[in-house]
Amino acid sequence: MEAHIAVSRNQHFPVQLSDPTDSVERAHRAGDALQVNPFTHRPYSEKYFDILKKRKDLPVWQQQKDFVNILKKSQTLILVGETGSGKTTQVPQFVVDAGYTVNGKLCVCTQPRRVAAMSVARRVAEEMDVSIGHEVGYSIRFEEVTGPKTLLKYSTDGMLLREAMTDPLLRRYSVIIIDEAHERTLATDILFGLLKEVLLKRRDLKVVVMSATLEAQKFQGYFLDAPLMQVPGRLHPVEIFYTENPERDYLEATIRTAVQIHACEPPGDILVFLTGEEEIEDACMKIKREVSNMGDRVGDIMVVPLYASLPPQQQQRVFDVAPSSRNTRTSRKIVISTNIAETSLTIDGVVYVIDPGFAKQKVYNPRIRVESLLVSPISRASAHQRAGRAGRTCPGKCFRLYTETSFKRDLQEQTYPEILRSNLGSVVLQLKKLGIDDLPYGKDPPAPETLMRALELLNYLDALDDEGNLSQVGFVMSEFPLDPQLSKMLCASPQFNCSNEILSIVSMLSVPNPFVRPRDQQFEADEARSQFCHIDGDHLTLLNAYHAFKQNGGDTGWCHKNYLNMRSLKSADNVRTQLVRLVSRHNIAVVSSDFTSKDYYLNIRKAVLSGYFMQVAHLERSGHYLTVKDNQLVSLHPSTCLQQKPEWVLYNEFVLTTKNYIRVCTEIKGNWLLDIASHYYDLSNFPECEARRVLERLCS
DNA sequence: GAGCACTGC
Repeated sequence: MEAHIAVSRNQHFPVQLSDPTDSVERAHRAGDALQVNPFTHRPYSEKYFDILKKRKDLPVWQQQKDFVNILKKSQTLILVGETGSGKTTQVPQFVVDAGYTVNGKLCVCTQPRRVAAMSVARRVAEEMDVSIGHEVGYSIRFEEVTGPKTLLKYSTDGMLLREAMTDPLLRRYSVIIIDEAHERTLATDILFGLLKEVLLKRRDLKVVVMSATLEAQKFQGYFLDAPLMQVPGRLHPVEIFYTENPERDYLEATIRTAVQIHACEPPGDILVFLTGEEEIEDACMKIKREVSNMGDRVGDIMVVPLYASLPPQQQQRVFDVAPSSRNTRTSRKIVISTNIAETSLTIDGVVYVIDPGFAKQKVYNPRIRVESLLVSPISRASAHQRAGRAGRTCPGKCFRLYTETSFKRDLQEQTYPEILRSNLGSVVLQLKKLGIDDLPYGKDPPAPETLMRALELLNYLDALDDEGNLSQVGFVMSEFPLDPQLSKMLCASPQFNCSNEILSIVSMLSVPNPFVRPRDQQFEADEARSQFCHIDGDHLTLLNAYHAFKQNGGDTGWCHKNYLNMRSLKSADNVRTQLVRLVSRHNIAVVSSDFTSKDYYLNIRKAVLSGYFMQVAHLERSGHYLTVKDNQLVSLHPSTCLQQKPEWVLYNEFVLTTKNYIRVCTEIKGNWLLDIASHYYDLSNFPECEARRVLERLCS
């Protein structure tokens, strides 16, 4: 097999053997051509051979020849390989070794997550004995680590989609590999639709779809019966246990099961899947309490919560090893995690998995235009993935807290792809930019109502004309990596003389909530936040917080003291830098009003309204807010800075939790609606309601 | 008067 590789490399890099520049090197090559790295022209390092030995043990290694032969004959190929098959690191190298990356064309392999793109690229650079950023690189938002010599690039799926907007035929690439296709991210699904078209126009392009599940067979039909290859995974067996009867309270059952495993099962760490922060913190506390009540009958435990909003140092704790017990019993680590441990984070040493069968999932209701998070049953594919987490280092056990009948009968085979659960405003805009009219959505087309909502939004924002064609402002809007409302607000902001401030607000709105509010320090956190409050609304509060952050030089201690999330603020700052670059490319002026002018804040609020005029609520005489046109009963979110209830508010977000809340609100005036969004507030096309009567009075 | 699954440009 090694010889095969060396031969194919030499074939594709004939220059190295025929044109040695140095006599010592020539002698070396003549003696042992296999030892020379065709990319660096240098002998392979010792490490290379160490790694090579391990690569040869990967299940996928055996199928290199088959893979290359099939790829030669077919324009597309589907490859199914479970965890541990080595497909992500090896297949792109097969492509390079087979000579597809000559004449300046690249092989790109997409990943749904930034961390994966980065770490896999580093690993592959090591395997190929080259430096990262040279022959092998990666490309993720805010970070382009590639160079003129790059042959192989790992990219986030979203990044490749962005690239398609400037190069719709993706001409830079000879081979495009879509990895983790089973995850069905929004970007991956759109890439599917796009690639299907590109394949027809570029007969020289090869597309490889890699997936962990056999759902891939469905991709096969989508890509004109592409051949399918299967690679075995490498996991230890995991024994599955179901409950006899359905559990009434899954949280209670989870805690009971964890304690039982700890008391009765052989050594090995436990991974528990729950749905969110509050539930996880609660379970951590209860498990600790129960185990400590058992005293010396059991060993010590280390209970570690894991969820995305946890500060990075605390996330790192899941990799700590449980300290040994004070008594002779086994000590154990118990990790209680959201779905983050299902896909993004792998914890070695887990032997037991507890799967209550739920996760928070995004759902979109196009009727009221609301995206929300709902605790819902997971799919069988997801249950399978969770169980697999128990078999990474040795044989394991998975305890499913539902019945086998329920598993077979009630759970769906796959999680609904994201494209069916999302607001598609931004997606439709991107596709219009790509010149695609009969929107290709892969094999799961979204609900017609979802599409209608997206087209309607873009039309009201003037991004699309009545025929659905991209307008001039729509073209510029599509260039920003933002929701259409935010792009519109940015494009319109120079007219209100405040693009500088809107850049900051838009950036703050596109990162996770910068205000931290720990459960045990709510009062202190609220006090800290009140320093930034602006009486006219939460958008201006965000602006104040951003300005304060900058004035304090982005200091960690300062953020901590003021209950601000440093990660969020840094990321907002990165977004802002990126937006400033894009804004200047499209000749949008960066301007500010005089800070002391009475119009300073007024202008900003009007600019925000120019993107968010469809998200306005009116205070009824009854004392309740109704959203305009949709007439949904909503309440100001308790986190708002608004001190009394203004008659008109614009909101950034509609959240459905214990109640319908509108979050991040700013006071506006009724007549602004008529001035700034007359087409939307056209009273001849307006449902009968109190808001309409108020607006009618303003008109006359 | 209260949460924020997870990604991504």
